[in-house]
Amino acid sequence: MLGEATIDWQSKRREAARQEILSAAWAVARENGLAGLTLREVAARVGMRAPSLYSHFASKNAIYDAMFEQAWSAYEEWVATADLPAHPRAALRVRAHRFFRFATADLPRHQLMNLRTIPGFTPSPEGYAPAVRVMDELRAFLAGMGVTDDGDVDLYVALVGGLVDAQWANDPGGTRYARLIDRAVDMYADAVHLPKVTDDLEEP
Amino acid sequence: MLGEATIDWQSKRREAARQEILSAAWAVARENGLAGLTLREVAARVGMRAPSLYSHFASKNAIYDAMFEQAWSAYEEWVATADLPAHPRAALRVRAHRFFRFATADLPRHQLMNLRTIPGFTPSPEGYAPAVRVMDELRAFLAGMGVTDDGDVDLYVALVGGLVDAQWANDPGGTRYARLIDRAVDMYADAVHLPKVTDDLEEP
DNA sequence: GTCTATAGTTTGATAGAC
DNA sequence: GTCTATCAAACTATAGAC
Repeated sequence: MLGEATIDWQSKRREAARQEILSAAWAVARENGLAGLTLREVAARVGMRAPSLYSHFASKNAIYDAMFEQAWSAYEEWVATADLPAHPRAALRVRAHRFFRFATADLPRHQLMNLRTIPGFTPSPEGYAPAVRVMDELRAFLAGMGVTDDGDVDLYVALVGGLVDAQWANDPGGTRYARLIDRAVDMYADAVHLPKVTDDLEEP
Repeated sequence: MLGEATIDWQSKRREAARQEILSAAWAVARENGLAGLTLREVAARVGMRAPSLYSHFASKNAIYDAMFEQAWSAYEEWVATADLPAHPRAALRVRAHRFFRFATADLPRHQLMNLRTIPGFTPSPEGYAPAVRVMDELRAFLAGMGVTDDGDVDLYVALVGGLVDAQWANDPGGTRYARLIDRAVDMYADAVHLPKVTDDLEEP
């Protein structure tokens, strides 16, 4: 009776191989650009030949897809591990900093997650799932502080995303736009009428 | 004595050929993506073979460079042709709409101008010149309405750019973020203390 | 200035032995 | 599951005839 155990062991090996390939793919993307990813290069880094990758991924785009899912899952986790201050404005600041830091830490990852850099690539529904979860969670988070209007949610997304893209475009590796996060969040908080930090949260 | 006239005629032909090639390059980029640009395809559209392009451009990146310059020059002109309302807030709105409309009209153009989509490509100083002029003009424009702080200028750039990128990422071809421009500009105007529209501009 | 010819790579993907 | 071998195609760029 070793059938089940063998299957389990095999599927673990398979999963480990997949992860190793994806890890190599990230490294290649970071060095040669997201569009500069090649199967040969990825395979070489895991001690394989290019055709062997097809035992683990159906195509090059399937690798992009897995990377997309991985990136959004990583962000989901990164957001979840933040412990947020009780005050809405302060919490919003922390979240904005979290997103900014994640999105400015890795250009190909940011391009894959948020920009349309690869001409043919569109994420599959499964690959897209974590991104949807993140957006749902953000909506719930903002609703928790009284921001329920869809336009207000979109405005927050655009505002923080704009800081990220401006950072990459005009000062990559610097802090020129990172320094504006608090100012931007406060501006937004005023616009959607979040209570000031000096206000008492318990009393109306 | 036909030397000068001949030279003039020849240089005009040359310039016309360059423009035709660039025009074809834009068409290819729009169809196959910015990174999907190929010399063969561009050449075919102007009735040439790929090697003939090297009589007009030194390399593929030289074509990207000319496109970059052309895009920013086109935006420079597009901004200049706007006639702006006298009131600062209204003028700022019009400018934001102008940028948004330009940047959401053509994805490869936007990617070339504002994102780092092509792994190896960096614009030359000459290609970059119109972009610098545009930023200088924006700074002067904002200074004219009392916004002189560098951070405030950067915040405006990030805010409007963020709406553009969110539009491309989450609702390409739609109006979901276009509808937020006025709200965003007003939010910004409040933050930098521009006078309200109802205020009298002549009196302090 | 445009052509043919071609060099010299590189690519994603498949077939079939082991 | 990984390999070798290979395909079919595409790429940028150069050389040299016309």
